[in-house]
Amino acid sequence: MQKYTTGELAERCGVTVRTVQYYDERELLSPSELTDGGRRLYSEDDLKKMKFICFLRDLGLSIKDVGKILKEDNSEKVVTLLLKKQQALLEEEVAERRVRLDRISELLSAVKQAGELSVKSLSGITQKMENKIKRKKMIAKMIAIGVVMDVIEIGAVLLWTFTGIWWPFAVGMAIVVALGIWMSVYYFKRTAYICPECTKVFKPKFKESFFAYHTPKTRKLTCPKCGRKSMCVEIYDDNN
Amino acid sequence: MQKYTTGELAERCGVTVRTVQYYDERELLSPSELTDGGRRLYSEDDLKKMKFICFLRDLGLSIKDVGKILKEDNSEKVVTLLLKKQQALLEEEVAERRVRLDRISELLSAVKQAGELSVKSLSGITQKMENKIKRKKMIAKMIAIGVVMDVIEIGAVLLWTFTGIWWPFAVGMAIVVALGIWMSVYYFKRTAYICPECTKVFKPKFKESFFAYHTPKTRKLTCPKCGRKSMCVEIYDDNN
DNA sequence: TTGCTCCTCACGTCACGTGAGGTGGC
DNA sequence: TTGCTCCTCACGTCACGTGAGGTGGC
Repeated sequence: MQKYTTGELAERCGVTVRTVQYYDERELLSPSELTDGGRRLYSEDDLKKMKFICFLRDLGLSIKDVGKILKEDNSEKVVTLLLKKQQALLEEEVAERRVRLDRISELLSAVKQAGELSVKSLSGITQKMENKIKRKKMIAKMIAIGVVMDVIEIGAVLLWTFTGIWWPFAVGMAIVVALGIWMSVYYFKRTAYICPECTKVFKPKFKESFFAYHTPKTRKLTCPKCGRKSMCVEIYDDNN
Repeated sequence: MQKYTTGELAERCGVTVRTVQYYDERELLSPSELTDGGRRLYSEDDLKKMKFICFLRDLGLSIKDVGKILKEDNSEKVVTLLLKKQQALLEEEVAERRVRLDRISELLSAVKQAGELSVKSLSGITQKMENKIKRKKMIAKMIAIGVVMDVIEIGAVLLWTFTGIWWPFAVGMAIVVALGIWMSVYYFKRTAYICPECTKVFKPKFKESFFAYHTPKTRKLTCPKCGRKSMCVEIYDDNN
């Protein structure tokens, strides 16, 4: 019967001697024999098992999970579960890296345009990016809440129309009004404006802001610095 | 001037107190002031710097690279270089994870079909998958070499035809013949066949194999176990 | 005075890599 | 006898997490 030393096994599996020794230590694969001098000897079956272990490690499974799969008393369910867990993890990691890649591309082009740059200016660029991202998230959140509000109202109206039960509409209306107020305050707290005349960044009074003429990205406000009334650009701002 | 304690800074940046302390230790961000009692106090500028650090860390940059970007004496080139390095790394990681996801899907469906399974049978499934992958790689490699051979020959023939210089064709021919022989041996060494009559896995003699009738995945060979001559299925095999 | 926050060690994580110093086996 | 391989410690990696035991600051 063919026997392999630590180094031979390692070579055939494309790993280092240390890795083979480590798997012995972690009880993934113990040598089926030891020489009198204390050297590890692996059998043909050991080689197959080692290759299996390497295959699972190549999928990114942890030593712990590989150990669980090797426990022999595992059913199809355990294996399937561990593989699906790993699948979910990998998908998450891919998504995360995608987001990072997007941001790096954006930052790279901003840096290219900026030309001369110090830590301060770089910091400013990234802060603007962060605020843009937060603004998007805030808007997405508000839209989600808006949809929920609509569903509640439409449901309540239909219920009232078809069954004559009116109180869900009243309750729904109360919830919707509460959510509406909360949303306005939430939105107001997290936005600031830039005066296009003097580039001052300011937070208007709630009352002026609430009733002012506006477009999705601008609002007609009076600048507290230069006093002129113009379409100010909205930005995200969560200081205070 | 507003001053922040360690905890306040941590909260505003969405990290733990330990992280803020660690960044001090690693000299990314030192507090601009210390109380008599030895507590860290951070200024408004420190907060901005910390947010910048967190942004860079969110891109997956290492502490070391963040430190380089903060050194202030960096030009646009250094920042661009580090970001591009990170971009390349992330793309590699995404590609790697994609490969892993593919293999997991394949393994999951194989496990589903197998029904009852032990470590042995699982190991067999993965070995077959590995061999399939290796077979694909081998074929891809041989096709690549084949293309190179063709380019050499066509180039040499064109040269000969249009300029009358014949020796590159002779040299090219010699190279092509050598590569051809090497390829045949390489291919032969890494393939085995399964007899469809008795399921025996065997390696034929080079001579019989070389001249035998074959399709892309099968070859007409004589089984050394049952002696019958039939279309045997080719598999990848690199033992010995 | 009482909680709460913060401080500094210092070990733990994960899968090995990398010596050091010693020995087995051809 | 001479290289080469292998052996066992044991520290290092990376970015913190997690106590322990002590103290500052409202």
